[in-house]
Amino acid sequence: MTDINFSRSAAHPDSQGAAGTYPAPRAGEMRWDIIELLFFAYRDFVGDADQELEAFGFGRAHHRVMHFVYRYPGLKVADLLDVLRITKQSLGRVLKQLLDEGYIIQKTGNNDRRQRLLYATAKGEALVAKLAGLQTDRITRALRDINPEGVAAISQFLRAMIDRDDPDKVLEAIFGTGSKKPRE
Amino acid sequence: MTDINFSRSAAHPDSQGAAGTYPAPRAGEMRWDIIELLFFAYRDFVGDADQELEAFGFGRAHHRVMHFVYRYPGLKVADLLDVLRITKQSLGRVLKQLLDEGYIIQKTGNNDRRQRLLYATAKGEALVAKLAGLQTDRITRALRDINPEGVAAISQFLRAMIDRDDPDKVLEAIFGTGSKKPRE
DNA sequence: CAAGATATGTCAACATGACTGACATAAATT
DNA sequence: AATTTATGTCAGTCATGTTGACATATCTTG
Repeated sequence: MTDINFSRSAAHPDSQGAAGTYPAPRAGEMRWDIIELLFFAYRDFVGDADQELEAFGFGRAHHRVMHFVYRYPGLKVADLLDVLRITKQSLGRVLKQLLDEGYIIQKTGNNDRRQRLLYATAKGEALVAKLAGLQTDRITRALRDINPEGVAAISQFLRAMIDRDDPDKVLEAIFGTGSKKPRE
Repeated sequence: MTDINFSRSAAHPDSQGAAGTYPAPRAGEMRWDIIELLFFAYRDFVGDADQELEAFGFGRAHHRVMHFVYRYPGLKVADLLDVLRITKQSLGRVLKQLLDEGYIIQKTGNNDRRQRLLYATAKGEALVAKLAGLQTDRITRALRDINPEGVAAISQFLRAMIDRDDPDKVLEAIFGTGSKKPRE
């Protein structure tokens, strides 16, 4: 009654009207498996944090900002924009809330006094730690039965999935092409 | 000048005021590496499709709907809601557009005439194939230098990241706990 | 020093894709 | 006949993204 029709048959006959007018689908080559596993894995991975964030009146945008500010103390606003790939205006709203509510503080740059360097407060650190704890628990569980070679393959795969043209400061740190390292 | 302060030092002194009033951060146990790799990998993975979708005047929501309708022909509206974890109203808007523009067709259920079974048209299939092609290219590139054991570990890891309580019909198909299989 | 470039902040208007709550219809179940 | 289920839709709201314009402070350059 509530079954999906999972048959391997082609789409409904009515949907075949224009068949042949589009490029060959090369369906056999598609990595449907990885595509769908990434969708579900990421959905549940971020879902962990979403529940907690509600209690704070925050959303995913706040989490992303807090995370990178905590991890890379002294991050500039411009660097954050590169990492998150959003506009100044979008970041502004979220950042203002985090500043107002005391999760982040700004410090004027030493060399360049135009810069506002961002740091997590103790309150901000606690939030990041809580959320990272939930996500780490899920990751640890998922890695439990995988040997070191397997874990290395996972790490290599995820790295290779990331665009390397024009890497931002955080990516340089992650890939070790910069000389500096993230916190912890 | 445009450098992040990547120092390992603690957060800015002003941020330490309330230290000790929050749970111990257990920072050493955190899988910062995987957390951040997942963020960047998924960002760039979905970014592939985003560009193409703009040309069609569609967004990510349309992609997700098209993908699962193509992959699981005859999917019901209710099943789609389970998979995407959005509300009927949210899905309604996107689905209506895809129906109106001829990417998807509905067919009244045989056993239960209340159901509207969903199928991709040839036009819809072409769109899904195009987007899956881009994502498959990225995945294939990322897997190029990884041996079969490594690929197995990646698959196992992604599966283990997914919540298994109350799995929807699509997840049952992916995990093989249902008897039916997806298309292709 | 004056001029221009840069880093940041902010205003207004708008789009997308989520949400809640309420209600309608047709069809199946009890 | 009454109830439940599957779907569709209306109205309003919210979070988070967008563009374009403009202001201010500060650094760099001619």
